[in-house]
Amino acid sequence: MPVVSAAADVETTLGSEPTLHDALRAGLAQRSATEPKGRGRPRSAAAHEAILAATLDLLAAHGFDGLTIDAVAARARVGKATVYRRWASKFDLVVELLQTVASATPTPDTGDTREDLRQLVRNMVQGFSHEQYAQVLSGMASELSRNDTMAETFRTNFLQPRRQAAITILQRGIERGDLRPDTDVDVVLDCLVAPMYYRRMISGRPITPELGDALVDQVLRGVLASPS
Amino acid sequence: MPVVSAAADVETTLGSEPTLHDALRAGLAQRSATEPKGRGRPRSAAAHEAILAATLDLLAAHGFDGLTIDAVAARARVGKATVYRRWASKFDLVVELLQTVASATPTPDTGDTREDLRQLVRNMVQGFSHEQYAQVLSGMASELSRNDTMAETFRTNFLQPRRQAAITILQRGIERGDLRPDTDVDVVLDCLVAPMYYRRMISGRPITPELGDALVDQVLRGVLASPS
DNA sequence: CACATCCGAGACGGTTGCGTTTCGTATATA
DNA sequence: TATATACGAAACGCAACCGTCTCGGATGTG
Repeated sequence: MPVVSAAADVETTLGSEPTLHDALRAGLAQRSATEPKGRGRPRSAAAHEAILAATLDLLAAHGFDGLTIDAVAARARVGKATVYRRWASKFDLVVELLQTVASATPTPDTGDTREDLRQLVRNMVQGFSHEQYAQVLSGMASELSRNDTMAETFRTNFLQPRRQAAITILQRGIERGDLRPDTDVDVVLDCLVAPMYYRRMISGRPITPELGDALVDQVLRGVLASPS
Repeated sequence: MPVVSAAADVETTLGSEPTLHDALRAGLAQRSATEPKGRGRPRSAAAHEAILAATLDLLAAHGFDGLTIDAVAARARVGKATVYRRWASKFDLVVELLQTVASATPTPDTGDTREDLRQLVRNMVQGFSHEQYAQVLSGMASELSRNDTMAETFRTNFLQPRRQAAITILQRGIERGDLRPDTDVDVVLDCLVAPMYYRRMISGRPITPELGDALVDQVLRGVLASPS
């Protein structure tokens, strides 16, 4: 393989959806405050970002198992030592990536429960329509069920904020009288959210905005011909 | 590592739930008809089964990526040549495993749609409560989103039969007048099935029989306070 | 019995990734 | 300016797996 185009095979997402890279840059800007200020040459922020960006691309392309430090360093045009100086393992590297890239989710509040849920689910649909976003999630799945620390990190940094937004909407709906007071929030949440993961990772069926609206409608009114 | 206990680290499921191994044996018995009957020593059926059984254990323990032919041969107490004589790659090996182990799902038919769905979902809950079953699914997730042929095989042999059973129940319910005629079968199906995959592979929340019943109830009647 | 094929075991060379180390150079502080 | 640290690049020895091949022996068919 020619050295020049070593990174070319990963460019499947070239120029289409930079979303996760944007989130990465934003996350880095936010936590840039912590500078220890030692004596010699300071660590390069550019290298730091390049490494995380390369990790993101390769994680999406090859999954967690397929991710290698060699490839990360090569893609980031950085020496391996520069990677190991900051992270002890690819595990630590991915953990920091997740923490940096996971952004807070806004909680819709339109006054109408159905509309709030629609916006929430549409946001998720949009996320899953970004190839890289969906690929990262799929690529992490095996690892989550095998590595408790990774699962914990993923759930705390990524899942929990999104989950909280949904819970807030549902509880508001209950208080407001839109939803039945005996609503099982956990189950409703699963019905709204799980199908998108399922389609992406298991069944392969399409994830469209129409699916999002259909899920909300389905969850709200059920399918009984004569509701009891 | 001592040679004697080379397989000891995989024995997490020891003595608890032999279900998938049973299904494997049953599947092998079913398709044992095809014997080409050549001239020299015939291939050992025992070795064949031992290899598939070892593949199953290691796939559950380490995922598709972590599966190696070396380990399969060692665990099956078989020479590597014996593996390669039958399968060209670990891909082919796993494909045959899936085809052999995927059993047909019975379609409940009690006359009551709610009860049919309950039984269907309870069956799935029971499946997911077998550690090995759930681990195999998780371990395949990354591969499914990256390998179209594997995804195709998995969906045809494993997913489709189960999906068909659920569709049958829902359509019977519609014809019978239990369910609304405009019921979106795909969406209902996702709401019933996806949460179990999601809990197992993503959120880590528990999968209990109560969850199964709650899902059916939720899907049937929705959560609106005043159904339109 | 002769022969073909398979058996388990393991050696083989090749490749990949690991984590460390060395090189000459660049960039900060004191 | 002297010193300390980081930089990119690449070589190192090590280990795991790959897929092939060889070995002596086992087990069928004709």
